[in-house]
Parts: sequence; C-alpha cells; structure tokens
Amino acid sequence: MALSERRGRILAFIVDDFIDSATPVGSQSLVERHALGLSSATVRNEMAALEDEGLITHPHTSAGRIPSHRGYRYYVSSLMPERNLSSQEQFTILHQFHQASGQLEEWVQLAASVLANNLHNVALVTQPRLLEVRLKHLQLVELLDNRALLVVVTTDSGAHQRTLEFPVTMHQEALSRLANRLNAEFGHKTVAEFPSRERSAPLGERELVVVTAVTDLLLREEQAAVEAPIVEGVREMLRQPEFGHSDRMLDTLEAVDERRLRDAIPSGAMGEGDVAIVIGDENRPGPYQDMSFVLARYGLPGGASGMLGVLGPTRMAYGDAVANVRYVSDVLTELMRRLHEGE
Amino acid sequence: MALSERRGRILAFIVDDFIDSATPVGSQSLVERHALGLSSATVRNEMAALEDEGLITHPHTSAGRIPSHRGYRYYVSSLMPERNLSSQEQFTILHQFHQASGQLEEWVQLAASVLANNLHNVALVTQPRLLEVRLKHLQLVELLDNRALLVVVTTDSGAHQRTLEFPVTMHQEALSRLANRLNAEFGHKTVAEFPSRERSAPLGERELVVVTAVTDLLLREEQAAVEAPIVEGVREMLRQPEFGHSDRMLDTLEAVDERRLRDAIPSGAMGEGDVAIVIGDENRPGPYQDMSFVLARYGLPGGASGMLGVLGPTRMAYGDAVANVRYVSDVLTELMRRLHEGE
DNA sequence: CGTTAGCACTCTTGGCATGAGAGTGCCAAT
DNA sequence: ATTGGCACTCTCATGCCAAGAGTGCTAACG
Repeated sequence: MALSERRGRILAFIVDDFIDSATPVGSQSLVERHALGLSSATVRNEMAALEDEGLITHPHTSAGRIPSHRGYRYYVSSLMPERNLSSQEQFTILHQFHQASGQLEEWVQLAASVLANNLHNVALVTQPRLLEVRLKHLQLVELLDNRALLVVVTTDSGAHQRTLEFPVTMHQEALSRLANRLNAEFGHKTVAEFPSRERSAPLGERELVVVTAVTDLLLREEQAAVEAPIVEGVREMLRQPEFGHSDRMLDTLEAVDERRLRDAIPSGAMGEGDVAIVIGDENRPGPYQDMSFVLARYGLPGGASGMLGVLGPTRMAYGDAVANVRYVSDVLTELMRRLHEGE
Repeated sequence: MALSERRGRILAFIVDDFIDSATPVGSQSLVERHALGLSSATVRNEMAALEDEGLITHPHTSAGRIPSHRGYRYYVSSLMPERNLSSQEQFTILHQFHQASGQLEEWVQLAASVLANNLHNVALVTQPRLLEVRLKHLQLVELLDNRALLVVVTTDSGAHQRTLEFPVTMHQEALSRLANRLNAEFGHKTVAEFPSRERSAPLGERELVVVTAVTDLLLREEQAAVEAPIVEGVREMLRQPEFGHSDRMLDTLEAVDERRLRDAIPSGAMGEGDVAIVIGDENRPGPYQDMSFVLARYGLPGGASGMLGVLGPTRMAYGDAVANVRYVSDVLTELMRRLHEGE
C-alpha cells in the first residue's frame, strides 16, 4: 500500500502537527498552518480516504484526526525526513562527555541523562556486556574473622564483588595462596568450562566456597546481557499531556520500573546497524501497547555491547529521537573503542 | 497548653478518623462512629474550642474538621497510644531478613522494601557509615595495558572500586608489590593522616596515582555519611488521595528524587535512642512543608551507623510508622552487631 | 453551668440544560 | 477533481438547581 504523493504529504502534516500540538488536527487548521494550495474540503476528502486505509482515526465524530499506530508506522517508514543532529547539537553532547571522567559506568549514566533531557522522554541504557564472559582474575581480601571479600574481574573489564564466609578463619596470606591456586586453574575459562557441582570432588571445601560464588557471579553476569537498564527522565515524560490524568500516570510509573522494563524491551526487533523503532501495538502484549521505543545497539563488534534508547508515548518526535539515539550510540561506541585500544 | 481529658479524646478521634478516611470529619459522624456519650452539639462546641487553640481547621465553612500541623504534633506527643508490632508482624519481617543472603547491602535494600510495603509510603534508608573511615586494605588488579582496578576495603567493611591509569603498563606482580608497599605505609590510617599533595614529594609517580584515588574514595565515603538514601515505595505513596491531582504528583515526584532528598532529611531532629517525628512545617523550608518524616538511626554505637525512616503526607498513620520504623531499625542493628562480632 | 435540641445558614457536589466552537460528511456547482 | 455551502454531531465551559453535610448560634433543660 503506497499512498499518492499528495495524500502522503497530508498524512505527514497530520503527524507533524499532532506530534507538536497533542490535539486532534482538523482540515481547516491544517490548510491554515501549511500553505498547501487546497481547500479544507479537499483535505477532508483526503482525510476520509486516509481513514479508510486505517492510517488515521477520529476520537469522536466531530473532532480532528489523529494518527493510528499504522499511521505512525507508515510515517516513520516512508515519510519522515532523514535528520541528523546539527553540529551545534553534536558539540553540546560531546562537550558533556568530555567533561565527565573516564569511567565507563559514568558514560553510560551520562548517555541516559543526555537522551532524557534532549527528548523529554524516558531514556534507557544498559551497561555494556560481553556475550561470553571469561574469568580474568580473582582476588580474595581479608575482612573480619572467617569472612573475606571476593573480587572477580571478567574479560569485559567488569569487576564484581561479594562477601564470602569460610568454615574457618583465613588470614591474608592463606587467602592469597588460595586465590593464586584458583587463578591458575580457572583463569580465562568461561563458566561452561568450570567443573559442575558433582564433578567437583577434587576441590577442597574452601576452594568450593570460592568457586561456587564465582560461578554464580559469572552466570549472573551472562544473564545480565538483558540486564535492568538505567532509567532516566521519567518525570520528563510524565509531563506530557498523555499522562495528564493521575491513574494513567500511576500505571505508567509502574510500567517504567527498572525491573519490569527488563523483560519488556523488544530486543528482538533490534537488528544490527541502525536504529529500531517499535510503535504501539507492535510491542509484545503488556503495558507498552500505546507507547513507542526507539532503540539502538552500541559497543564493539565482537566485544562488549549494550543497548540504548528512548521510551515515550506513540506521539513522539520520532525524527529527533532517531537522530539523538543514533548520535549518542555512535559517541559511546567510539569512546569504548578508544578505551579498548588504550587511547 | 494541655487539653482537658475529654477535649484530648475528641482531638484523638478526629486525627484517627481523618487518617483513615482522608475526608474532613464532622461532629455527627464522630458521635456515630465512637460511642462517646455526647451529642453532636456538644462535640461542635469542643471542636470550636480546639479550633481556637489552632489544633484543627476547616477547609471551608461547612466542612468537617481536619487536624492542623500543630494538631498532629499534639497528637503524637501527648495522645497517640504507644504501639509495638504484634509478634505476628514481627515474625513476618524477621522471616524476610532470614530469607535474604548475608550481604549488608541487601539488608539495607530489604529494610526499605519492608517499610514501604507495610506503611504505603516512601521508605528511606541510608547505607551504614563510619564517621571516621580508615583504610583497611587495598588491592590492585591488572586490567588492560596501563589500566588497573583499585579495590579499597575500609574499616566499616565497605569495599569500593575504581579504575586507574598508570603512565606505563604494569603487570600483576608489579601491581601487587606496589599494593603491598602502600598497605604497609597507609594501612589503618584515616584520610586526615595521609600526606597532603604538597608533602607527597617522596612518593613516586605510580604511588601518587594510587594514593590520590584512595584519598578521593575515602573522602567521598566520609562525606557519604549523609549520602543519598535508598528510596522505595514512591508509587505506594502517590496512590494516597493527597496526591490525586497530577500536578501535585509531579511536584512530589521531583521532591522525592534521591539527590534532592539527601539535603532535605532533617537529620538534626534525630537524637539518639528513639524515633524522631517531623511534621509539616517543622521541616526546613522546601517541598516537604506538608509532609512528615518518621526517622530513626540504626547501627552500632561507635561503629557504622545509618538512618532509616518513612516519608509521607502529614496525614500518616504515625502509630504504625513509629512501630515499624523502630522495629526494623532494631532488626538491622542486631544483624549488624552479629556481623561485627562474627555471629 | 454544662449539655442539648432546633434551626438558619453556608458550602460542596452532582446532575442537567444550554450555547459556543470545532469539525465532519455530503451534495451540488464549477 | 475541486470547492463552497450547509446540516449535523460532539465536546467543553457555564450556569443553575437541589440534595447533603456540616457549622454556629440561641434558647431551653437538668
């Protein structure tokens, strides 16, 4: 189904106007705002046709038109002008990253803030992860009595810690020896290559305590590829008129909880390469049926990678969203590349 | 200003009724709900007197009465029945703590969840901190090239990590030697005893990198005594009728942001020992002028300690809040004591 | 003197009608 | 194919009215 040029232009105007006014757009106001050399009556006919195609609807008989989900889909796929950030906008973003320290976690947090502020919607960013995590190094640090701190460094440059309890008190020298032994045996292995619980007979009790914890941490790390994302800008989004009533607001607040969001992000839709857009009922069933995602992957091909993007009402400035998400994703990727190659 | 017994009883009923109905309470409904052997007219006279004392008010001429901030204050100070959790309630809470792992951070998070769920308001819990933090132990772990992971263990059993960059590539053996040297020199010192930047000439460049980072981490840790608290249950609270309109909701959402909250918690009001209550305009100027805090300290005397409590509308079930906050604080303190003494 | 019944008065709330405004759909004319 | 015109529909703000809840005051009562 391809629309005639004129009909497409009218749909684009409807979408544009609705995106920035948030009120249904009528035939009259449309001809007033855009000099389109047609009378309102003609526009009405075209609108009726667009409605037959299922691209726009009425909230009620005598209201203007609003885009349907299919309308938005057609718009982003065929009508939306390709837009990149101006160099001014790019500079403002880059500047913020240069201000920040060189810590990876901080960049990720910053990416979320930037997206939330620029787009006035919810920004989502996951920490970068390797798909296959290997143990790089482990250390044991004495705490109190029979307690010790386990620090695990993985090949994705992540460091994780956990408190352990040994059956007996162990001093730092004993802990270091134990750590060295385990490093020699398990270093640079993936979790899959660790001995299973049954076959671990050769391990002593103290070794077992550590290995169990390491296994657990690495497994958690692998599953965390779809980890709960950093969420920023909820207030920004709730300020939008679609959430004006408090019930809707509470429901949304619940839906945007980190933990729920983890399962809901339509990661399947995300090919490599460019930005993915998921609109309204294209989402899997759940609370996001009338919201949209604009998502991209970032990170190194074959290396650690993560996801970032925006969540907002279907009435979202898709052009701006795509441009911002794409740019921030590129910046993060570039920063990680430099980090990996040692500047 | 002490009220007559009867007048006090009436005030208590007004506060109780208002707390659970959220609507102004009239003289008639009061005599119906509580068998108090008086006519509504008499109650009206008493109410007029209470209003003269500034303990209750009218929203408008022909509405029932609601407690003023001073009314709540009088209630909690002189009228509120002392209440402790039933053993059933205590058991439910204890059970949750026993389910959890032995990680301190997890307990703190759990304390927040428990308070939020039980009280349907916002729960605040800060991580436990020592006022004077000493370096216990530091470790360096090789990452990539000239990058290394610094792990710092402090006397409050906290562990902190940060990525470092050295001018030259250092392998694990070199890092371990460096760490040992620094441990010998700085172990068990407070930040104040570290050499200042000027007097640090004797330190080599690599030592300086580490010491600077350690200093920074410890300082941050000390300031973090008033750290941004863990916040749980915002949705619970927003469900209450006082936040029914979306503007109020957005404002509150903003006020409850972790970062803002940090400065706003009236820590001054908190003596040692028991639970502190701060009502409405007793708060310092700001967005909390019509909300109340119920707060307590937890942790070891002379050891690490933190703060926990509840934030809600002034119409809050103070009795329940005090009982829950007190109990959870005791549980946390006890858990920490056991941790400290090695079970 | 404290308590109470009674009554006039006030203010909120919900329902209902009304009119203006915005927009549509359709028809006949160009 | 386009357009002017017109009847029609629906929302939204406004005003009004009646019901309900509550107060304050006064006069009577034990």
